[in-house]
Formats: sequence, structure tokens, C-alpha cells
Amino acid sequence: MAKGVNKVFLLGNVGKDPEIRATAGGMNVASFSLATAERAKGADGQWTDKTEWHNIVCFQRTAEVVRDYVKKGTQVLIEGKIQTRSWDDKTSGEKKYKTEILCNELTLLGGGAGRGGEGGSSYSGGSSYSKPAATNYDQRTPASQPDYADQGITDDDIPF
Amino acid sequence: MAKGVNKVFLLGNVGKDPEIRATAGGMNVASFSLATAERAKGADGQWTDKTEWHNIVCFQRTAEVVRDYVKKGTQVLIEGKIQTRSWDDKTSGEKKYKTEILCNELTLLGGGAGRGGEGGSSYSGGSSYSKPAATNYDQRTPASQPDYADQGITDDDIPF
Amino acid sequence: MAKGVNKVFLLGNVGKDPEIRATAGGMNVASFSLATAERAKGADGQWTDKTEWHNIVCFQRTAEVVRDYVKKGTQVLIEGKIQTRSWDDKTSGEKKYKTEILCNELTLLGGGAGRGGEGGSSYSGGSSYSKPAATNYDQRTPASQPDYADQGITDDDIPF
Amino acid sequence: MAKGVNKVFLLGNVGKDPEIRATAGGMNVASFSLATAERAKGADGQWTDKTEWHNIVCFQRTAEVVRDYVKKGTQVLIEGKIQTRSWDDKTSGEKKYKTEILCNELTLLGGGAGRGGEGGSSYSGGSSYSKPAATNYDQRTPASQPDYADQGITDDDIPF
DNA sequence: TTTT
DNA sequence: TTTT
Repeated sequence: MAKGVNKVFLLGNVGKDPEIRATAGGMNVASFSLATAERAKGADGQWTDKTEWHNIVCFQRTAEVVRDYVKKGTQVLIEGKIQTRSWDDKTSGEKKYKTEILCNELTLLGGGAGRGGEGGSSYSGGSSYSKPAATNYDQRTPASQPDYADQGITDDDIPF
Repeated sequence: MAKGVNKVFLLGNVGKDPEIRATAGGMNVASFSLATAERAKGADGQWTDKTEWHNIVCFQRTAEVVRDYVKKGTQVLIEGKIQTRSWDDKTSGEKKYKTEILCNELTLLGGGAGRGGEGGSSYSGGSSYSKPAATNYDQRTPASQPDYADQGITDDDIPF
Repeated sequence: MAKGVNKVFLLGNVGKDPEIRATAGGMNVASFSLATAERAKGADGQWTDKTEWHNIVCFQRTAEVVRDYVKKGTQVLIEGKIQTRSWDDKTSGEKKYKTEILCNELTLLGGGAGRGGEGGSSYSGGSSYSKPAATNYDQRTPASQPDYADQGITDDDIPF
Repeated sequence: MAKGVNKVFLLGNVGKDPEIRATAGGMNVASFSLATAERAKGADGQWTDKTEWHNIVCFQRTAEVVRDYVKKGTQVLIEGKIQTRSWDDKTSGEKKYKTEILCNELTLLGGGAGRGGEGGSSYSGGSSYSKPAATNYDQRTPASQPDYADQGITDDDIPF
């Protein structure tokens, strides 16, 4: 049977503190937006930074790592796959689409405002930060994960 | 200045014959949908194929390769980056989003219904196909590419 | 402690029929060389094909897929990681190195001389080849895999 | 003619201060070793860190970035390709191999002992480091780069 | 909408 | 909404 490849690597900074939820089945889910910046030469020949925003979704153990270590500003490296969900908007009746990156592996990189349990969104530095390790959390996407409907999850339960 | 990584690898089959257009500035643009299939175990424990569809956009020389060699069914390997465009829908006034893969490199893989200039969507095989080469087209995304407005392109000109 | 990323993607053709062995612990191991070709412009300005050869090692279920479906000429897509082993050459006493790609995922692509049970190393084509599927075998590298010595494997048992 | 894919992503820390050289043709070349660590479960069931070392080679502008910003301990993300060179050892007459990663893109990540012009190999921290940016240097491998012999480079000139 |  |  034909199989393909659907693989994404993103390195960027988290835009807001992540949202943590649990599915009806008790699986942890974390979601956050990630900014990847690139230098791009505009039509006027000037170099500017262009930021692309991505919707990241993490599951299970990776979701717990996100809950415990990832904050607004944290720099992370994401490996995952692309998934686009579609639904009919209840108000307008229009078809809507949302593209998300389902994260398989998350590597924490030192830096940014976030990182660790300082209890706030700003990082004050210090010697405890002198050797910022990269820590890599590997989590295969759960096989049944895209099939939220089958798990009896209501709209409000859908974690992203 | 902060820079990030935004990289995608997709291997799959083209869903329909590509659309080829040119920008007001004369740059060739090709767009097509790509299906990446994966085996996924459903909530019922059964293995099924789950297909994800991606909107691919190619520029310049890669767009010409697409025009000449890619058809419905062609199997390709894509390297690119994710970009989400947003706009306000003129009818409903709602914010809409479209996520696309801007292709940097395209590798043709032998197989599928498409491939080559037979003038149709079905491939009849033959000796000329006995050693289906992978051919790799490398095309850096043009720096000014996301900035369609600056090029005086009207809505109808926007090729994707 | 710090963790990193060590990830490789290779698309190419298999150079010779793979070697299949088993470790003392009964784990299947397959090894083969893979050629990745690229068009390179030489110092004389001429375009030539430059071929790079890689040593691929597959384990467990992926090794069985290699045994059953991969031959000289088969086109495959490999995802894996780089590992360099070193040893002291018994004859010369010199330090030697061998770099290998430990394969996590192998995707069979239609094409090349190999593919499937024709019982020989040359592929004769025909209608049986009209729809070459890509099939993707996912195999996480076994955690204990690099530690051959611990498994009581002698030199001659080492499968690569 | 067939073309392939040969792509590597490495995230790790630089083992020693890089070596900087220039080819006979005046091209800057930087080389350094990079450690990628991974948590691996040993045969005894214990989790230990396993470090893999890679030989990285950078060219032109990327080599200059390495010269100016990369030191022992710097954490970097590398995108490149694998190349194995072979030669006959003059003393022993044996065939020798060296596998290197030719770097196309280098992203500096905040952290580690290195980073920036503090004039030493140890990092003393401080407020100037409070927001370690990731900076990404893109450098296509020069087309003529593998062909050292054609450039009249002697053995001692070979920069890696 | 692809592919097997 | 991030980061520099």
C-alpha cells in the first residue's frame, strides 16, 4: 500500500504561553503558536524579517514537557507533520480550514523569555543558565489522534 | 537578528493536473495539490490509509518543470517551507487562511498515472520507462515572492 | 543533559543486493550501499553527475523488508542517523573509521533494476510495474543497537 | 539522469575552536567537529548519553560566520550533505576514508561556552547574552567544491 | 483530487 | 503573539 512522507522541521520562538488540555480519553494535549523568522529581501530590495506563524499541537509526554518547560518566548525545535482540518462554520456555513503541525519531537533550546519554572514569563538569567542544554522529547503521534470524533469529544473538548 | 528554520519534506502523488500561471512580473508559478498517504491505526484498531492534502506552489524554473513533467498522479518529493496567507473574505467578511508549501526543490519519482508528455492522464509504460530516474529540480524561493501586492498583481492574477 | 539532533534523508539507488545477517541476539540486520547522485558543475564549468555512496544499516522489521523487497538498483528513501564506528586495524594497527547511516524509516520507490521477487538482479519491466507504489517502513533504531559488544557478538558476527 | 537527495540536519555543540583556512583559489573554509548527544538505553537497561561526533566543513560566507561567531562549545544547527573522501595512505598504503558534512546552512543557537567575541573559549555570561538569538547563515555548497585537485591545491592546502 |  |  502506498505510503508517503509528511515531515516538518521548525525552529522558532513560542508566541504565547501554551494551552494545555486533555481529551475525553485522558490524553494530554498542548497547543501553541510558533514564530519562525527569516530574512527576506523585499520588492524594494531591503532586507526585512518576515515571520511565519505555525499552530503546533503536542500529545502525551511531549504535552507534559510543554506544560512544564515551554512558555511565551521559549525557543524550540519541532519535528512533526502537517495536518489540515476542515469543518463547516456554524454561523456562516462556510467551509473553514486550519493547518496544524502535529509534533513528534520537541527540542528545548536555551534562550528567550520563557524556559523553566521561574513562575513568570520573563527570564532573568544568571549562572544557572550558563550551559543551556538542548533537551529533546520524542513522541510519536498517537495513531488514533486525528480521529477526535471517534473518541466522543465534543466541540468544547477539542483541544485546538 | 533572530532567524529560524521552516522546512518541509513531502513525498506523495499529485491530485490533479497542475495549474500554471504567470505573475504580472512574468514569473512562472505552478500550483497543485499533493496527497501524502500514511497508514494509521484508527480508533477501532483497524489499519487504514489516511491521506493528507497539501497545496504546493512552485516558482520560476521549478514551475516550468511542473508544467512539462508533472500531471495528475505523478509521484514527487518536495522540499519547501510552510506559508499561511490570510485575507478578509469579500462576501462574508470573515478572516480566511490558506496554508501552502512553497517549493524549493522538486524531485520527480517514476510512477503513477502521470509523468511525461503522453498528452493524457494515464501512463502506458514501455521501454522508455524502464529506468525511471529521479530528477531533482532545485529552486530557491524568490525573495520577493510573498509580496504579491508589490508586483501589481490583482486578485485574479494571484496564481494560488 | 544536552540532547541533539542527528537526522539524515537519502534518496537514491541500491548499489548491490543487500546483505542480511542476524545478531547473536537474533535481531535481523540488513546492510547495503546506497548511491545518491547529484548534478554538479565541475571546475571546467561542465555539468556532470557526482555520485556519493552511503553505508546503510537496517534493523528488525525494516531489515526484513529489505530482505524481501530491496535489491541492486531499487530506489529507496531513507530516514536515519549518522554513526561512525572506529576500531584499531589488527594488521596495520591503525585507527580506522566507518561511517554508516542507521535507518529508521525506509520508503520503497518504484523503479530501478531491483524491486520485488523476480529472482534476479535485473528488472525486465512490463505491466506488473505499471503502478509502482511507495511503501514506507518505519522502524525506530533499537535503543541497544550501537552496543554490539554487549551482545556477545564476535567480529565475524558484526553485520556491517 | 537520476538525481537523488542527500540531506543532513545536526543540532549539537562544537567540540573545539574551528580551524579556518583558505583554498589556493582564495575560498574560505572552516572545519570543526560537532557533538550530537542522544539519550540511549544501554544493554543494561540504563539510560546514558551517547555522543556522536561529526566533521563539519563550511565554505565562503558561512566559513566567515564560523570564524567570527563559532567557538568550542557553541550550539549550532547544521543543514548539509554527507560526503566521504577516500585516499591511499602514504605510509601504510591503505585505503582510508573520511566522512564529512558539507554545510549549506548554519544557524547559531544561544548557549554553550562559545559564542561571540569574548576573546576566549569560556563564556562568562552577562546581560549582553540575555536574549540569545538564533541566526541563520545560508550558503549553498559551491558547485566546484569537491574537486580540490582541479584547483591546484596541495595536500597541505586541503583544509580538512 | 492522488496512489496501492 | 515570538525573537533580535
